[in-house]
Amino acid sequence: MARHANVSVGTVSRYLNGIIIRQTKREAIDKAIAALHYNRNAAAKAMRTERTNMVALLVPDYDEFFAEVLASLTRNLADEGQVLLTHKHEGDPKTLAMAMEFFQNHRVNAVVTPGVSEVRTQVEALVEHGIPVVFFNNDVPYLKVDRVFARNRDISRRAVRHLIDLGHRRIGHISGGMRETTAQDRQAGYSDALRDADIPLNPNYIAGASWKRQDAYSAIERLMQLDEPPTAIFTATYVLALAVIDYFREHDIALGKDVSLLSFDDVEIFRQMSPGVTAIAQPTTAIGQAISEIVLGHINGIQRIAPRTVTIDCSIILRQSTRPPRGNG
Amino acid sequence: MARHANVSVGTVSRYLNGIIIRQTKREAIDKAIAALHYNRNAAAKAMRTERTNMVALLVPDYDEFFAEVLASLTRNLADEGQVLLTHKHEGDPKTLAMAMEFFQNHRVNAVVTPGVSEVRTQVEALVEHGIPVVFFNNDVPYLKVDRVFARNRDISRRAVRHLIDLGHRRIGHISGGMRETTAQDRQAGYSDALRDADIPLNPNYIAGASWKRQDAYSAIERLMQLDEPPTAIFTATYVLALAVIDYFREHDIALGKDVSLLSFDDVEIFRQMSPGVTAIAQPTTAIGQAISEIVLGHINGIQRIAPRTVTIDCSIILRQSTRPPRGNG
DNA sequence: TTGAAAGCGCTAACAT
DNA sequence: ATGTTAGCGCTTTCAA
Repeated sequence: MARHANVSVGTVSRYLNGIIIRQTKREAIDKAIAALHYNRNAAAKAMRTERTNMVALLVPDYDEFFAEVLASLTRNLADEGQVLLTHKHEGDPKTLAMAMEFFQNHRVNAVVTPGVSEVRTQVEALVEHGIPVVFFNNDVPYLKVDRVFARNRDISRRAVRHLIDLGHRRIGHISGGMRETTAQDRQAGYSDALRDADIPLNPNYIAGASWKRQDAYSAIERLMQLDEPPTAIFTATYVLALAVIDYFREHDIALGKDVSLLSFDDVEIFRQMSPGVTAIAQPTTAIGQAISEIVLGHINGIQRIAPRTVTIDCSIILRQSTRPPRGNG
Repeated sequence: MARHANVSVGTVSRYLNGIIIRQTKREAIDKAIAALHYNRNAAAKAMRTERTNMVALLVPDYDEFFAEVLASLTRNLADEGQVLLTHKHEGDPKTLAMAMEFFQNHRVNAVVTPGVSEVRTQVEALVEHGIPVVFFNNDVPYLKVDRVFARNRDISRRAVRHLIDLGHRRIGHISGGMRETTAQDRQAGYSDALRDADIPLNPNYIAGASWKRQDAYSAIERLMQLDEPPTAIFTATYVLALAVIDYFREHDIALGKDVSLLSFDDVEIFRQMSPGVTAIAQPTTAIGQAISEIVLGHINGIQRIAPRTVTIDCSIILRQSTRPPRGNG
């Protein structure tokens, strides 16, 4: 291709990389590019330069939270010439491990992922090879990675306090998978609030321990069949709340009126329903921005070696699913 | 690294590629890998072999339809050792064009994307360079690509016929962006059904022409302020239906009872609402599977040169949002 | 089965 | 500003 334009390969390379060259050569190269349908080989370039302009994002699925963080991240990285490559692993550690190896082999500039304890080794390998890793949403401790998290525990505590302020005393919690800090922290916030209000913690009011919708359905079923069922429910994520809503509808329990519901994660459907569902909103844009700042810091060499943890505040969006308990209003 | 194991680089390469070598060498190499934290360079490998095991998927966003197709595709490709790299471009042709160039430079095995007329040139470039392109969801004609589409027109016709069968005569249509075949076909199906039933086509009953929620809100507003407002609405996608539902709620119009609603795309929220929304379900799993079959066909060299178009049937999920018109039931 | 060596397409250092 | 050349890490001949 350099031959076709009658110039040296070096000149072509320079031109392609934006270095100024003589007008005549420029035109010759342009013509050769068009004639030969020339197309740069990214692999060769990456091999030579050891830089790829790729950032990997690993998610279990594209639920609303991840999709929103992803959107924010894509935009912020694109501004700096980085391409975000997303890979979905459906929560399967094997697939995830393979994806991590894949991205390591491809020398991406960074890997962004919720912490997953099963792939500790792979994360360590990445870090060892100088590929920065950023955890968000869920943590796995003792790894030398950067972290961006919502203040899960604090906002959960405030959310449950809101229920207590409305007059609720029997408050149920449907928790997420308790191997994950996200679920642990949200449950801890629940406990904090009860303790703050001197309400004894009743283990029977805690159920679920899974992120799956059908497990949440069994959980709410059990809670509502107690002799003294809860008058309010706090769920650790929106999918669990959907199961609760299912159950309420099927058993003619009026949302808000009969039993209050407050959920983590503010999603479209909560706005759309009537009554609307009171929810904890994670600022997904801010989370995406924080992640991209860390990533870009690493890429531009500004980032200090010591891992950084960014914690982000959430807010509570009040809707009609939280009201004072029956016979108290 | 070959030095550390006291074997030649060729042997190492062979071993890494699964060719049988002597036991002693194998152990030596294993030890060297561990000691040096050896990590294969995918770029070098790709450069040499001209094959990458990567398939690119380009989407404007992760709405429920795309997310489901994506899930199916990821699984099917993973079974064959292909990694799906997803990139979201938010409908911006510039970002999309850049992404296409990026993936072309990286020599992905295939590019899967809804057809977008603004990037014709880039698609042609991909095809010219032997990278197969698969369109789904939306078409751009006259390009030498494979195609997987839902039978949009036919199912839309059947959907609107369902409304007619219930007794509706004044049926409104909120269309999608009319530059896209998806929107055109759905509107054509709407017209077909009216013609079948000898109902004159009233252009005033067609509104929208945009995929945006706020445009659909204006559209339904206009339709309902007509002297003879429609008694049933057919929307070209679920986002538009959400705007209709908004409008109905704000104006105390009872969904199904006062005005019927039927939407393209069967999403979670339609199942969850009460009354549920009658919807056209695209078989996303089948779509993903059809795409992956075509892609794998190309990769394994089975695919014939002539582009193939696969058309997939949809079904209508009946719920309570479609009922006979008032004073007719 | 293995070692030696060539070469994939590119960039960067060096020389001019 | 430009030509020349080495070499990135890998696979794949060719010989042995």
